[in-house]
Amino acid sequence: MSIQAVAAKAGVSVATVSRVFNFPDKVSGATRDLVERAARELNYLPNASARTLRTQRSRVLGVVLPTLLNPTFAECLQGIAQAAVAGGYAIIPVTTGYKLDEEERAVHMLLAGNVDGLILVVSNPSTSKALERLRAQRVPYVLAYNRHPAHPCVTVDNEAAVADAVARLVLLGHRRIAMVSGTLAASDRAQQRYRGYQKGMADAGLKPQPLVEVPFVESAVDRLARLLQLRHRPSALVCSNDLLAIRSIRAAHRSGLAVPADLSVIGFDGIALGEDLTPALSTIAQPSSDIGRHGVELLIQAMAGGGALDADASLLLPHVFRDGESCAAAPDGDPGDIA
Amino acid sequence: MSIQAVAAKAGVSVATVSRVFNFPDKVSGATRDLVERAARELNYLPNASARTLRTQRSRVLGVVLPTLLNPTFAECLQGIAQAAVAGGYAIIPVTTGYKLDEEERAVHMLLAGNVDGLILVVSNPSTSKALERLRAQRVPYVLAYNRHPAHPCVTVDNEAAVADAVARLVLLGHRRIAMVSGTLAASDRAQQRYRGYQKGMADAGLKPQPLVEVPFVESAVDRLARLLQLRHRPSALVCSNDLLAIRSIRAAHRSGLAVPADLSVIGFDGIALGEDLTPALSTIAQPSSDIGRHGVELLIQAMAGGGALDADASLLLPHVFRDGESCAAAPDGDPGDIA
DNA sequence: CTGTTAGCGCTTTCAA
DNA sequence: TTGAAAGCGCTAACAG
Repeated sequence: MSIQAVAAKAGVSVATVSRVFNFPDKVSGATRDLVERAARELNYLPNASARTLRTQRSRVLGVVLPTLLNPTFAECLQGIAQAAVAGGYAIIPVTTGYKLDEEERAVHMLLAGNVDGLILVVSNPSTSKALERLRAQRVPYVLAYNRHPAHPCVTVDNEAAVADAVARLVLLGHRRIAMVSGTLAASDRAQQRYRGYQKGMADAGLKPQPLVEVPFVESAVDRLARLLQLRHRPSALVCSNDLLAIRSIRAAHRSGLAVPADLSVIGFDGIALGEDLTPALSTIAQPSSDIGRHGVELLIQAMAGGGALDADASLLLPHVFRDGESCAAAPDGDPGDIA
Repeated sequence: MSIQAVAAKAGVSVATVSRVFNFPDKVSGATRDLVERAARELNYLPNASARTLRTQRSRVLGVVLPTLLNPTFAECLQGIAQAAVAGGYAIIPVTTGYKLDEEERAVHMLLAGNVDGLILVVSNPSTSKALERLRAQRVPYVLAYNRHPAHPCVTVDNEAAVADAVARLVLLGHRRIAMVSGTLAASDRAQQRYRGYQKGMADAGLKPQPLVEVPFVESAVDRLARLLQLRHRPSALVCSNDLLAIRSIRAAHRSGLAVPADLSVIGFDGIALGEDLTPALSTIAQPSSDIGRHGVELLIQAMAGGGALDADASLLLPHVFRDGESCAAAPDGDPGDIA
C-alpha cells in the first residue's frame, strides 16, 4: 500500500498525501479529511524505509548494554524504551556480555542499521574503541552508568554513594568491613565504587581490607563462603551490585552466619526484587529507569539541535540508601584493624 | 558514503559493487579485491534503508513482550537476540505491561516500522486483536509462552508441569496445597497452570483450594501473609511464577513461618536468580532462552520459505523440576480435605 | 492550497 | 564478467 494508491483514491497528488501525514495544517480541512479517509480505507501505513532514505533520519536509537540478566539494565531499558516511544523513536538493543569486542561489533551493527543515535553502557569509556569511532563519525551518543569527563554521561556518584554506605556501617559499629566486587577491570563503575570504599574506610580511620574480586561467570558463592569462614572474617560486606549481595547472603547462610545478626550486607543498584527478599536487601538504589529516560531525552534533544552531545551535558542523578533488613549493628567485641 | 563513491573509487559500476556485497562469487577475484579495498578505505557501509526499500525486506524482527522486569522475559529476549543476530536480523522489542491495548499499539508500531516478522507473548491468543491483524495481513509471526491450536507457538506444557509439581508435593505428604497466581484473565499461561493444579489435586483425590489470585501491580505480600495466618492454612504453595514464589516466601517469614519447615513453596519459570536465594527456589524451570531462540528460528525459516507460519509448526519444549530448598516434607498431623 | 518532479542509495533485470 | 538504467516509496523544492 503506497502513497500513490492513497493519492489516486483521494483524487489528489502524492505531495498532498505526504503533507497530510507530515504537516497537517498545510492542507485544507476538506482535503485532509478526504485523504485521511482514503488512507484509512486502504489501511495505509507510510513506508519507514522510504521515509528514512529520503530524510536521512531513521527515528531509531541504538542501545548497547552489558546484559539483560541483571535486572538493573532491564529496568534501565524500560526507561529508555518509554522515553524513546514518547519521543517518536524505536530502539534496537544489543547486549555485549561485558565483552569489549562485542561492544565494537554492536556499534558497528547499529551504525550499519542506520540508527540516528546511541545510548550505551560500556566497559570503560577511557579505553573504548567503540566510543572513539562514534566520536570520529560525529554520531550522537550518550553513556549511561559510565562516568568520564570527556563523554556525555548520565549516572550517579558511585564513589560518594559507597563512601556513604561505609560511613553508615561504621556508625553501626562495624570495623571489619570488606568490599565484594566483580572484575574491576571490566567496569569503570566497579572501580569508582571501590574507590568509594577506600575513601569511606580512610575517613573512618579504618584499614581497608583487600578487595574481594569475584569473576562474573561463576556463581561466586563458594568463594565468598570461604572468605566468611576465616577467623577474622568481616562483620559487614559492601557489594558492588545487588546480585553479588544476594550471593553473599547465600554464602553467609552456608557458612552458618545469620544476616544481619552475624553479618551485615549492603548491595548496590536497588533492583526491585531486593525488596521482596528476606531479609529485604539494604542497598544503594540508583534510579535506573531515570538514567535511561534522561539519557534518551538528552540524545533526542541533541539530535533535534542537529549535533552530537557535549560532555558537559552530563547528568549526575541522585542515589538513595534503601534501608532494608540485611544490615544491622555490629556484634560486640571486635575492634577491627585501625588504619 | 554511498555505493556510487565506492564504484567511482574502484573504477567499476555500482552494479559491480552491489554484487561484491551480495553475490561475491558472481564477480571476478580481481574486481572483488579492488572493490573491497575501495570500500574499506572509504569506510563504506551499505545503507540499510535503501536496501530495504529496494528488496522489501528489512531484516528486522519485532518482539512483543509483557515486561522485562520479570527476568523470565529478559532471559527469553536474550535468546531471541542471539538467534536473531545469528540469522542476520536485528530486533525491535516493545513491552506491553500486560495491557491489551498496548499489545495492539505495539503491533501497529512494529508494522509501521517495516519489520519482516514478529515474535510475541500475548495476554491471550484467543481474544487478541493484534493476532487477528497479523493473520489478516499475512505477516509471519510466532507466539512464545502462549499456547493455542490456531497459532504457531513455542512453549512448555504448563498444565502437565503444574500437575506434576502437585504430585511431588503430595508425595511429600502435603494435603493442603494452594495455588497462588496473578490475574487469571490477564494470561493464558496462568489459566493453563491453574488447570494443572486442579488436575493434580483431582488425581491425588484432594479438594482444590480456592485460587489465591493476586493483582500484578501491588506487591501481594500483605495479601499472602493474611492467607498464611489462617487457622487451616496451606502447608504448600504452588506459585504461577517465581516472582510470586519469592513474595510468598517473604509473606511466610512475615507470618512467622519457616520455609520449608512450616511451608513448602514451588515457583514456576526457573529464573537464574532463584538458585542464589536462601532457601534456593524449588521451581518448574522452563527453557526461556530456548523458547526465544526456537521462536526466532521458526520465524526465519518460514520467512525464507516466503510465507507465514503454520499452527502445526508449534513446538512444545521440555520443562524440568528444579529441586531447590523451598520444598520439604509436610509437617505431621494435618489430614487436609479429601475431595 | 495543491501539483510536478528530482532524487535519497540500493538491487536487479537486461544487454553487451 | 560487467554495465546501464529503472524504480522501490517517500519528501521537499519549486511552480502555479
